[in-house]
Amino acid sequence: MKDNKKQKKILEVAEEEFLMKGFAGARTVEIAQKAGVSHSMLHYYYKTKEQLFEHVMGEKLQQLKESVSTVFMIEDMPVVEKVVELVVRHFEFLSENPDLPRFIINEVIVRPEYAEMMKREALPILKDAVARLQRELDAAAKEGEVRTMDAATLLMDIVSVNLFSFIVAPILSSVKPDMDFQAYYHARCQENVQLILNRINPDIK
Amino acid sequence: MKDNKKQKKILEVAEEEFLMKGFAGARTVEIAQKAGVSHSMLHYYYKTKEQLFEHVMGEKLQQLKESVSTVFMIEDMPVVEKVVELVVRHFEFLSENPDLPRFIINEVIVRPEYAEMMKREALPILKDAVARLQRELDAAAKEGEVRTMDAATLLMDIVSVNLFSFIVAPILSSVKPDMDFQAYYHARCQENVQLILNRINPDIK
DNA sequence: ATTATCTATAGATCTATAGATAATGC
DNA sequence: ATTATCTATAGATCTATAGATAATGC
Repeated sequence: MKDNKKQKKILEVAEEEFLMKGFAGARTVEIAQKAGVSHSMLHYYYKTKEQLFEHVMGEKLQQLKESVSTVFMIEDMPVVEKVVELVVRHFEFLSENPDLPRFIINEVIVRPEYAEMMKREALPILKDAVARLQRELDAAAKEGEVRTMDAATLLMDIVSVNLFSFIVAPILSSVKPDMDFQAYYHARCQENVQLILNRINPDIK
Repeated sequence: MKDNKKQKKILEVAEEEFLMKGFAGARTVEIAQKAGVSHSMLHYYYKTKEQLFEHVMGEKLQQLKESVSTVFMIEDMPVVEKVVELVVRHFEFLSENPDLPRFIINEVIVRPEYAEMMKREALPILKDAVARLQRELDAAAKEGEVRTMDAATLLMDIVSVNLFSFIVAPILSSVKPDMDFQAYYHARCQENVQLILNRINPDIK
């Protein structure tokens, strides 16, 4: 029953290799070797390089989904607090996967077929989240707790504002090479929360 | 003497293919085919895929260098105006090569050996520009026309602020799908000029 | 007689599978 | 008897070159 340990290991190494070298640059032989298994094991578990890649991306999507969408499971939490949780969890996911945005943007441009897969997998999840959020926002808007808002726009704002912080980080560090990333991320997350709070606050603007 | 026409064509197609598919994903056979020559011609002119790639990047660097560093050749122009020209020309170069930053960032991460080449090629040019700019800035600072400034920092600011505008563009357009890129770029360029002007203005802050 | 071009193919590299063997779970 | 694992290798794909031929410039 140590079987899935090797399977997991392959997935782990594959993630590193794909992120580091891109889909085209990654080598299945090297992934197998670094995972400490014979090359055929990789195909035994994941059939093809393409499918292995899809598993890796599927896992990332799953992690994102779990960390973010469980917010909606929490009962008895005002929607404003839920939104804050959403921002923070999404930000934390990006902290743990700082290379992912760059990688995805690149693969989407370089391999349009992958963009299709991404849409197919990610859109339903997103639509579900939007629907849930919209319902809660509408209820809260009636009570005057938040401004009347389009949930899709709000989610887009959250994603943009967080992504932005990470895309900009390498540029900032090239200007200030001694920059403290830990402090930067911490401050940025707080600012982003504030920014989103202002956007739903019924009293401002 | 139509020879270098084909050579140029190969380079042109190679640029597209490398930018679209990355170094690892691009295929020399496909480049040759799209350029309308037999595959061996590619190796005849450029020896290896790696060297073809270096030619492509070298050409881009050359273009950047020409559009930017000729500013220093202009006589009788106050340094403040030269700085404005620098910002605008760098911005225009990026407008004509909007995919280049994403591509370079990716290749630098994915292929460290290329990062080395980039440093080797780009650093001397940069150092030269910094030295020239520093001399002019110092002279102008004595006359009170600009604040006392480190030329390297100023150049870094220009590059960052311009790059930023382009890295952010796709995010913005995902939030506002109907966004007018033309107008955005125009406005951004102006803002960046203003931002840099403020930074060298002796009277502000 | 140098330069440009092509066809054909060698040689390297990579993905994927076949087929044999060992380990595991009823 | 099903699942995991390995070795060996087929087959596909890609880069690079050899060798022949055509075009060009003295």
